[in-house]
Amino acid sequence: MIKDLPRYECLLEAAKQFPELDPSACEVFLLLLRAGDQTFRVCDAHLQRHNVSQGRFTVLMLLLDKSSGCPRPHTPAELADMAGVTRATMTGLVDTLERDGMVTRRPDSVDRRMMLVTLTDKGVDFIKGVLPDHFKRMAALMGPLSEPERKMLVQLLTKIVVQADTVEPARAPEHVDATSLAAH
Amino acid sequence: MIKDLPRYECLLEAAKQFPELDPSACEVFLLLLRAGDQTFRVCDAHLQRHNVSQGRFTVLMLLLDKSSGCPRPHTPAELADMAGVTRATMTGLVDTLERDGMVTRRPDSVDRRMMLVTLTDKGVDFIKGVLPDHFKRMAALMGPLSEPERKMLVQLLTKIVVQADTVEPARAPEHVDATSLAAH
DNA sequence: CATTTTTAGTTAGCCTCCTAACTGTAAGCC
DNA sequence: GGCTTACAGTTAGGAGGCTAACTAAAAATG
Repeated sequence: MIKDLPRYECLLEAAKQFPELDPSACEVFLLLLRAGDQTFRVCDAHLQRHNVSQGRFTVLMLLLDKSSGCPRPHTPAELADMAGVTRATMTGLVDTLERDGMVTRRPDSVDRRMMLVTLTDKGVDFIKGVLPDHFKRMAALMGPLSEPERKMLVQLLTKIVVQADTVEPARAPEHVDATSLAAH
Repeated sequence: MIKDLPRYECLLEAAKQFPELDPSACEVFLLLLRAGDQTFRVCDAHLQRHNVSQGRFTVLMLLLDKSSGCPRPHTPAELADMAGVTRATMTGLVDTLERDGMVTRRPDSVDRRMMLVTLTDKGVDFIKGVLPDHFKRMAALMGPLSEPERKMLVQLLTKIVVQADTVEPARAPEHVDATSLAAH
């Protein structure tokens, strides 16, 4: 959100008013938000040119089986869990993908509560057309970093990701019985 | 968006199908997206408990003068530029902040196109009440990183932020004459 | 000085996310 | 076997981004 990051001297200045402010932590914090956002935009801009949102792209990627490169059916609930969005959101994503002919939705023959979402040929072609450039942009973005630098960055970011779960634990997934936490 | 990051072996596997895929670049890319998102959530969760969105918080911060800690009037256009959102979005943000009594909006006495947005006492009290915990959480998130590690992380992320502007230049600000690009 | 261009702010409408409430199906439990 | 609980998916409504079109005021231009 913040476009121009404050200079370090400003943070030191601000720390005089707010004893809780850790200038170096704040600097990393803001820069990380910014870097994440920029990275997202690099990704998103390319996808938008192909008229697909980040969310829809994620779904297509999840449906493309990693090992075989072939489509594999998934239920909306699986997709929602893997993508980290709610099932309601996944309904909307699959709606638009189905409308555009990228996926099909059919009921499971055994459990009639479930649906099976499958990539169509058009969907496979589409995603395979978008991916090469997507990967190229990824590589270009990380181009300035040497292999050791990448390793270092992965280590540092991993520490933060782990710590984030301590500072603000991810909410329990949907429909979880809160009594299990309160229970003795 | 993606919740479970693929393991590195999976990336190597996928690289066989897609020669453009640089596994180490991809790993950093996905982890950076995730770290940025987690960091955002840590920040957002705290703000949500105080019934304020990331966007509104940013506006309040911008209105709080850094050096004096006192409110300072700004125009919506300035705020939009500093926050990195469109002016239309800023209109909406100021609308809700004004509705909640955090800011006031009055016309500029000189240039009658402009408005001046100012923090109210309530707005100042609010932001000063939220900030200490906000800073504490920031510090907690970065707690696992030593000072040298923070410096290193800042350097690495800066390289990426710079590169992002090359890979996908930020769009020019609003109302830019496209003919200046096409002109000879 | 009249006309055109630029600028500030708003409005209207779209998209994607969310939560909460609802429907229909399966499973667990007297 | 009938009742309750849990689960899959959808729908409805809200929030906050965006773009594009609009109004009014200032500035630039002839």
